[in-house]
Amino acid sequence: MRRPEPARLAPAEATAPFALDSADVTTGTEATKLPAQYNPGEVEARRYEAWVAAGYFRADAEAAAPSFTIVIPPPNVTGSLHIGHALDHTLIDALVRRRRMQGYNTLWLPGMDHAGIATQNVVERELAKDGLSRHDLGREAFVDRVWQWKAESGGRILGQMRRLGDSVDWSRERFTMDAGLSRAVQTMFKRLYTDGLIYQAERIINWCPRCLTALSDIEVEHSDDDGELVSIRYGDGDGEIVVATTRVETMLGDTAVAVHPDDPRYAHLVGKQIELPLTGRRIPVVADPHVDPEFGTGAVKVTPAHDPDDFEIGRRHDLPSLVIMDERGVITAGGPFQGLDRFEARPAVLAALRAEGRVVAERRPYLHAVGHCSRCGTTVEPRLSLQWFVKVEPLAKAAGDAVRDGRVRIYPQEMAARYFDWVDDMHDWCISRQLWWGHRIPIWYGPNGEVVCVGPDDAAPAGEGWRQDPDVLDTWFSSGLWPFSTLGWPDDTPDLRAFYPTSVLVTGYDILFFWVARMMLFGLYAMSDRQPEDAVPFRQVALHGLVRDQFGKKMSKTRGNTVDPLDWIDRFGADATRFTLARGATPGGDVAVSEEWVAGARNFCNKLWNAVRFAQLNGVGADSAADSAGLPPASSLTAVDRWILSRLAAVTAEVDALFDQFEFAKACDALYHFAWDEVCDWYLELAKPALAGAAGLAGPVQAGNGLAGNGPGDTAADATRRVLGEVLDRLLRLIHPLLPFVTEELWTALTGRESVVIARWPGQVADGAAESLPVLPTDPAAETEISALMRLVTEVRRFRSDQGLRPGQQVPARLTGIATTSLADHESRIRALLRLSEPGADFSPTATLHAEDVTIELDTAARIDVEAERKRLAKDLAAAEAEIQGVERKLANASFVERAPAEVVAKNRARLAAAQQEVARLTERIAALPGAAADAPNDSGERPA
RNA sequence: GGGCUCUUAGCUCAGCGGUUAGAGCGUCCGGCUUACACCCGGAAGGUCCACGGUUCGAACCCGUGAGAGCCCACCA
Repeated sequence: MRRPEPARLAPAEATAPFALDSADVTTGTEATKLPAQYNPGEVEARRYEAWVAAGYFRADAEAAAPSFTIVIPPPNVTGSLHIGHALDHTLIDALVRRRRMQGYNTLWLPGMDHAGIATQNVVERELAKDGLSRHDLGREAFVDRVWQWKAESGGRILGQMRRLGDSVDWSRERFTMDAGLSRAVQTMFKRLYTDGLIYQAERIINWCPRCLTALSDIEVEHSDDDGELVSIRYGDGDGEIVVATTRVETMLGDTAVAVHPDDPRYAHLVGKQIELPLTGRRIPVVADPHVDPEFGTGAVKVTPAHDPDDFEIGRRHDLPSLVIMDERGVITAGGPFQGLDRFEARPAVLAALRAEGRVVAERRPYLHAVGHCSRCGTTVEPRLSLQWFVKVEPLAKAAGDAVRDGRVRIYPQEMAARYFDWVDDMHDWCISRQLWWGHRIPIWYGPNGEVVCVGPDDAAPAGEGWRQDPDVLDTWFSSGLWPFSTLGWPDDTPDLRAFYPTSVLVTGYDILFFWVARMMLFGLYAMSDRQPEDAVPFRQVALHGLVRDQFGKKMSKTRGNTVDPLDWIDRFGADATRFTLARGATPGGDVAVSEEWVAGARNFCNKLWNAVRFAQLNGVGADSAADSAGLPPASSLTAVDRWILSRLAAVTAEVDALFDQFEFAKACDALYHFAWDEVCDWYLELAKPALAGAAGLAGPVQAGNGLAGNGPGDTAADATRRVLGEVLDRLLRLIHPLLPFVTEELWTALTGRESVVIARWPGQVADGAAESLPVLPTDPAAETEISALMRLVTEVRRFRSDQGLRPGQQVPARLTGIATTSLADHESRIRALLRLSEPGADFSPTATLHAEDVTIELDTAARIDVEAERKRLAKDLAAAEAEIQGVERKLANASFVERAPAEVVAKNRARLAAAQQEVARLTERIAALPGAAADAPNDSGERPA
């Protein structure tokens, strides 16, 4: 049922003397008419490509304006973006878009991470589908294959970023393995190597027998797994010691038993050799302070080649390291267990020991922490091997200090504690990986044992017998350089000068250690020639949480509750998807989302859409939507107009502050409620009478009804149109960072100007970067007046609803009260909001309304549900009486009056007075109800002075 | 084994020392009101995990206990 479009007034001759700023210059296109519903699919792609084409996202290294930089947490090229990326990108984009509008020279640098082990695993899985392994292809062909994968996956990711609306500078896109970054990696490696901060050593490292590579400590995930603790009797006639272990098979590699030096139980055995079961070998008993005499039997079997602790003990006592397993976890010790997998060997060895009567006790299940490969879940095997390490202590010290002394601030602050825990107690970082996909370690070995580190500008050693280290670097080595390698480091480029340090790092708390800490280590080291405050990789770190489902459960493929951001974008729009995520994003907090949330966000977009549509239908055009320099003087505005401008000013300031604190959820909430409740539900409704008068929709504005009063009807209407235009204009700018697409569509339609992307921000702006918009006037008096009006209307509606009256029906009541203004001033608005079509006894314009005391005087002749009314009044009365009791008790307390702040006491006094009035009023009304008996609660006579 | 966090309306969460503890979604009631039914109006729903303490005053601070989660960890 289409309704006839109301005739639209020609926009009042564009006489408006509004000061347009150059960035906002109109394109001359006339404001377009909008359909009744927002259709995101239709506008998003078109808008995005237009933005890119216009170059809005390009940063300028030579610009005079202060810069604002964010480097993207580079997504892994393992597939496509998940909802967590969408959250991250939404928050970054919101920050970046606001800064751009504030006049900063803004750079959001996009790119991707080669993600060494993760990507290699993915491609290996692909190959496995064809029954191939990487070894079938050979190193070179395999790496080619991964590049091919990277092209596909990367393309997918970039497409997703465009769909999300990410305002990245595409001209600066980087990849951790592109030529420039590889150069940075090599430079960094050589520098660290030369400084003695990279070294090679034979150590026990975490080894994944499936990925066949070393792992760093943080690539190992611990979980409490069921195992069994077996106590085994070592030795025989030569003396006995019982040891306990959860990894029985490792006893094949034992080369000692250790006890505490002060342990009297074993003192006589220290230095002796005892028999190691099953092997026919004899091993020494050594005394080592590391052994805890309280734990178990106080004796430990020592397997230097397969346990980091034991390795240390072995070093201290000069024990041999006996390797009994190969890289796949298969026993190589010889004997009956030769060729068994470690998990087959375990029961086999146990059975053999049992057969020999060596097993003293078995405890199962025995819960203990077991390390797993974070990429494939395989149980990690400690393994003795030659690897490269970064000596982190000196680097970590600097990284800790930068946060301690405030050069880098972490949000939320509580997360800093975790950061310190880690950075202050970090083991050396194993950086070599036995993989093919990644940055090859720039070390060459010569025929005579030479070891040469090759920098990016060095020629690799040539000649017979030279070969490069086959390993690659941990993927986090290159991502640790990301904030400066992407800007051209090691060269002193204009980009590096302009955009480093970056401003904010926005990422999930889950990679605080993996990534954030590494960037700190490397950034401070690489930039150590700068002033300390400018050496940091970023000034702020804003951590967000994980995206969870509507029950707060972690999303996982096995649980089947994952969300594909593209699916939501397709069905609800990018803006709705973004808003849903941002709305849940408290600093460091996880975000619970569900489809209903997204639908709600979609509805919000539609609400904005219709607000603008309404404005347009009411003659708000490009001439009305301008800077507030063009606003009529406050004296010629209605209280309603002054109220909404005042509220807008407050909300603008609030949103600014919230953005600065990374309080996205609160910013969204503030905008949502302001836009929906205050602008749409109240302001538009309150403005209707005036606008109707002007647009000829409902007859002329009646003279003398007090609408802003003075002058011919349309002056008031015109003023309201301008205010409405101004409010929507600014509101759209304010929401744009979060909802870039709808706001662009609406803002350009409303104002006829080029793009809101480059429009001025309505709040604070960068120092000297741009002129700000004129500050809106605040008006506390108008706010008080309108909130009284709102209360009045609400009260009547409530009454009507209680009474079961149809909204179209007249209120059988008389309205009184409101001190700040005459009720008559608002008659047309009250009539409109309450749908009082005809004047009559139901409305008495001469009465006054009291702000704190909105009164409905019942017309006793009307048919009302007396019982319902009595019930309601009784309930209100009870609440008011409870209030009085509480406050009176408080005020009766001498300590409170003396010790509480004066304003708190005053506030309570006011509350008491208000409540007492309320009680009196309610009592009267109850008494006045038809058929009121004498038993009406009677507290009157207690009126305050 | 250390460290951190959480427990508030049916669900997901705000609030973190002074209003009658809030929001979204859900629920109930009433409405095709010429921007929007992706809407409008109204309402119901909470011993703020328990117990103790500090305070004039506690959902908020401090203990203790019970549940849940996260991070770190070389205790065999």
